[in-house]
Order: sequence, then C-alpha cells, then structure tokens
Amino acid sequence: MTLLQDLECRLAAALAATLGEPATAAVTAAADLRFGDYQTNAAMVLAKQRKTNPRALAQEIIDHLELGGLATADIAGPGFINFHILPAAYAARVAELIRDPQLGVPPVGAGRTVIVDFSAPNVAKPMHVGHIRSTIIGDALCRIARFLGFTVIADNHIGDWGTQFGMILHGWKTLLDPAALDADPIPELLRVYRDVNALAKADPAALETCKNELVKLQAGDPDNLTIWRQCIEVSKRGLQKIYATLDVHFDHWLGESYYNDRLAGLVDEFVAKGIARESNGAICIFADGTRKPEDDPFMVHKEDGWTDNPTIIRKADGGFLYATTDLATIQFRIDEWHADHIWYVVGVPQQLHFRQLFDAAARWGKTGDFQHVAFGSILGEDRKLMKTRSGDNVQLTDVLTEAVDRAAKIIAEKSPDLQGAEAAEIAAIVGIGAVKFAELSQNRLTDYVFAWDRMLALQGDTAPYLQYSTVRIRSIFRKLDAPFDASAAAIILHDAAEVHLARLHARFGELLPAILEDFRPNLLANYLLELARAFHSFFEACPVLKSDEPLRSSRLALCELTGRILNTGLGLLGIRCPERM
RNA sequence: GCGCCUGUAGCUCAGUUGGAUAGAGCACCCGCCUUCUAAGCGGGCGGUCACUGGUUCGAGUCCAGUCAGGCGCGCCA
Repeated sequence: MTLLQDLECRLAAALAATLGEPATAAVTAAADLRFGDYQTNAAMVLAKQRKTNPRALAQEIIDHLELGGLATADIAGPGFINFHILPAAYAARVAELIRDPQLGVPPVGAGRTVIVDFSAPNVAKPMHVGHIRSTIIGDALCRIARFLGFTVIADNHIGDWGTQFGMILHGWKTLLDPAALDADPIPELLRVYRDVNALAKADPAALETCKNELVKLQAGDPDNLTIWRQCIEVSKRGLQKIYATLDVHFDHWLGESYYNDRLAGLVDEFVAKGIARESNGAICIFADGTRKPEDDPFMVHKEDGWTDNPTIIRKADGGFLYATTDLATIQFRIDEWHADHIWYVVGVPQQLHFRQLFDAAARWGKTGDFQHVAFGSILGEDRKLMKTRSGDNVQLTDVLTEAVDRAAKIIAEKSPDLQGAEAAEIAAIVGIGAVKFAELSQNRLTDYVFAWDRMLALQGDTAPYLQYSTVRIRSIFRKLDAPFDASAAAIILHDAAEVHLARLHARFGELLPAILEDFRPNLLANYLLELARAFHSFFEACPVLKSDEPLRSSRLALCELTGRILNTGLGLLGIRCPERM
C-alpha cells in the first residue's frame, strides 16, 4: 500500500466516524512543501455540502483521525488538512521499497490485455521527424503498461498497401537504379517516389499509368506482387535499423495488407446488418438516427445546416479504405488477441476518423476500451504542418545521427579520458536519450515547431541530467571496497536532503498508475527530474563514503534506491543509462 | 458554416483534473571544484496566465462570448 492509499484509508475511517455515514475523499501530494507532504480538501468540500464551517469540520475530522506513527495532521488556510509524514515512517517506507522489485508500483493492469498501435510508418518512404512522436510515446506507453502488469502487444500497423504503391510500382519499373537500391535502398526509394510524384502531377497520362499499376497489384498481378514484396522487404530492413537505434520493439508487424482478404466479407456483413449502405456507388456508414446531430460523428454542419458525414468502407470503384482495414483490425485484435484495450497513438488531426471508427465498431458489436491517444503536430519553420508527401522534411535518421554527434562532442570536451568504442556507446545512449526525453517530457497535445537545438539539448531539464545522476551513483558504488546489502541497512533520515529523497521515493508507486489514466508520460519525466534534482542536492550536501556508520550504510541504501528508481523510470521511457559519462 | 486543438516569464515548456504566495529549463547576473564525476550545486533577475464577463469560500484550470494561430469535415492514409 502506498503512503497516499494509507492516508486515504485512514481519512475514510475518520470521515465515517465524523459524519456517521461512509464517505471517502481524495488525498493529494501537497502542492508546496511548506504545507506538509500530503493534503486533502475534504473538509471544505463536505462543509460546502452541509453548509457548516469548514475549519470546524476539519478539526472534527482530525479528532477522529488515527494516524499512528505515520504522520501528523493540522488545519491550514480555509480548511485544508495537511499531513506531515514522520521521518520514521519515511524511513520504514524506504526500507520496504528497497526489498520490492516493483518499487512500490501496484499491478493495476493485471489480467488485462492492451494492444498498442503506434509508429505505423508507410513503407517505401523514410521516416521523418513527424514520425517520432507516435514511435516514442507509443513505446513508452508499452513499457509503462507492462510494468503495471498489463499484457501488452505492440503492433506496428505499417502502411504496406495504400494507393502510394501505384506510384512506387510505376517508378520501380521505369526510374529505378538497381545499383543505388543495392547500396542503400531507402534513399533510392525516396528518390523514385519523389520523381514519380512530380511526374504524375505534371502529366495526367503518368498518373493514369500509376492508377493502373495499383489496380493490377490489387487484382493479384504476379509481377507487381513480386515488386511489392521486394519493396516491403527492403523498407522493413531500413525501418528495423532505425528501431534498433531507438531501442523500440514490436511484438507484431501486421500491416494493412494482412487484412486484405477480410475486407470484402466485412463490407458485406456491414450491409447485411444494416450498418452500412450504398450511396453514389460507394458503401458508407451513416448516422444511425438515434442521436442529436451534434453528438453524432457521422453528421457535420455545413453552410446550409446539418448533413451526413459518412465513413466510406468501399469506394465506388470497389476499392477499400483505411476505415475498412481498421475495422477488420479491431475484429482481429479482439478475436485473436483477446484485447481489452486498444490504444492508437496517432496525431490529433485524425480525431474524427477514430470517433467514427469506435462508433462503427460499437454498432458492429465489438466492445472494448478503445482510446485515441492523440498528440499535437510537429510544425515546420513556417509554423505549418510538416508535409508527409513532399519528402523534403528532416529525416529521422539525420536527427538521430546529429544527436549522437553532438553528444560525442560534449564527451570529448568534458570527459577526454573516455575513448573509442566506450565513448561512442555513451554518445549513442546520451544522444538518443536526449531526443526521446525532449519528446516525452512535454504534454503530448502541444504542437511544436521542429528545431534542432530544442530536440537535441543536452543541458538543463534533459535526459543527460538524469543519466548524470545515475552515473554519480554508480561512481560511488565503484569506489566501494566491500559488497553492500541495501536490504540490511538501517535507514536514518538525518538531513533535509535525505528526507526529501525518501519523500520522492515513496511517490514513484503513486505516480505511475496516474500516467495511464490520461496517457501522460510527461508526468513520469517531470517526476524523474524532481528526483534527480533531489539527488544532486543530496550528493552535494551529504558525503556518503566518508560518513560514519550507521549513516554511511543508510546513505548507500538511499543511493541504491534512487539509482534503481531512476534506472527503472528512464527504462520505462525507453532511455538507457551509461555506466559513466 | 460547424467541430476539435492551442494561447502561461525575453525564449522553450510544466502546471497532479477547482486549492494556499503560478513553477522548471534556456538566456542574463553573483557565488562554489586539493573531499564520492562541476553534463553539477546554492542564490538573484524575470508574470495583466490572450481579452471580457459569469459560476463560488476559492479560477491558469469550469461555463459563455471575443480575438489570434493550427487542424478537420465522401471515395488519400
């Protein structure tokens, strides 16, 4: 049980005793340390309902509170009840956490399966900076959910079938340089795609040829299928390289093409069940008529009033769309993987698509907790959305290379004794970590303008700051002469810096479940910064190896627990820690 | 036309779901390495939370409206 849960239990008992009926109220971490460690506004909320004096009610509640050796409580301001955790209680909590491999994190996801749908790049096109958010946030959510006990399936729903293949096929047949493809396939594919794109724009006949190539592919033309397979193969190899660099992993790569043979039957079923019907030659899902138009994702307001806003699941030419594929994917994930939750880490512009998708799935009888984990857009220098089609965006590989180069430069400058392979390995850990942390430390809904210095910063509130604190901890243990058993150490919280460390240790398990309530990994990022800040202050104020027993063992134990939480927390964000830097 | 997102320090951003005197980093100024890694620590400067009303003990947070920027709304994904 976390300290917060403990306080809530005791508060609930006191409320019941005070009011004569069962009642619960939330306890939160205090906003300001001057007000103690935890606080509750229960008295003010309840006094309002009962029209009594909040401070008097708070006093009554405190009179009924059994806090034992855990904390003291007092009243402040308009009727806050502030809890001050006793140092001995913090020390006991630290001792518990040291023995707990889960570091106090409750297994809130046990017994439930979640599919995380993220990254999902289109093949045959390189990933650019715009792809970074889904990839990094999705991977972090997978790691966090696993740590909380969920069964997690990370699925890369790659775009391996869309209409772009018409252009790619035409380009492959007419413009491809086999030698260049052999040497480095991704840039060559990009070149071909870009050239065909320009060609099709200028020449309607070329566009027509592209469309024909697509029709042939979808009809099962053997030549086109062969090219298609080769194209996917080389693209996947390129993607795998980037994912390896990013330390991002998938359990499955079931792209759009995987669902091809289910689409026709799905459309028939939707028609048979009356969920979809023909309109202008296309098969569409319309509003079911049970809701007010403003609440219905299949209605939209135009100049002349409310009108239909259907989802098309089969085009007039017989082709299928990504809504069709997404519906088939939901069915597969529920039937084959027994998904309780599906989280789609996809940009906010697709919000309407997901509202319609989830609504259609529900009408189809597919139930589950489906969430669109939306994120804001990465904008170009002109504050406009990055154009996925132009291909002249900053490529993801370039960002990662630059990040590692910058880290290498700082290592050469600050730690000249690190050389060769070790220095290169550290540069990779630090550089990639910085990029990931820049993304994860910010609210996912915020739009931002891509800027090298912002994404690659290595000073201040960054991954290197956190990594540096773990390096300082490792350095202490490297200097240790004898083996150290933290679980045997008596915890003594002597200085204010030590109490503050313990306070933050206790909060790790309270914080992690909250992250998934609203999919906000930045809560973890901010927590880790606070913990690292507390550690650096402790490091300056409290000598560890030079202090006398029993303080020395206690401080070593605090270092070990801090290191474990920092390493675990960074690991949950997909960021590794070097031994030294 | 309607809907969604955003607007907080010079810059980049947080803000625990309505709490107490709104916080970090960068930049700038002052101090700290013969002591466990100075990628660090301590201190300072910096605010009409876009604007106007409303709800209440209390609003950056909720409601209404206005302004500014971005995105979306039938055969792309």
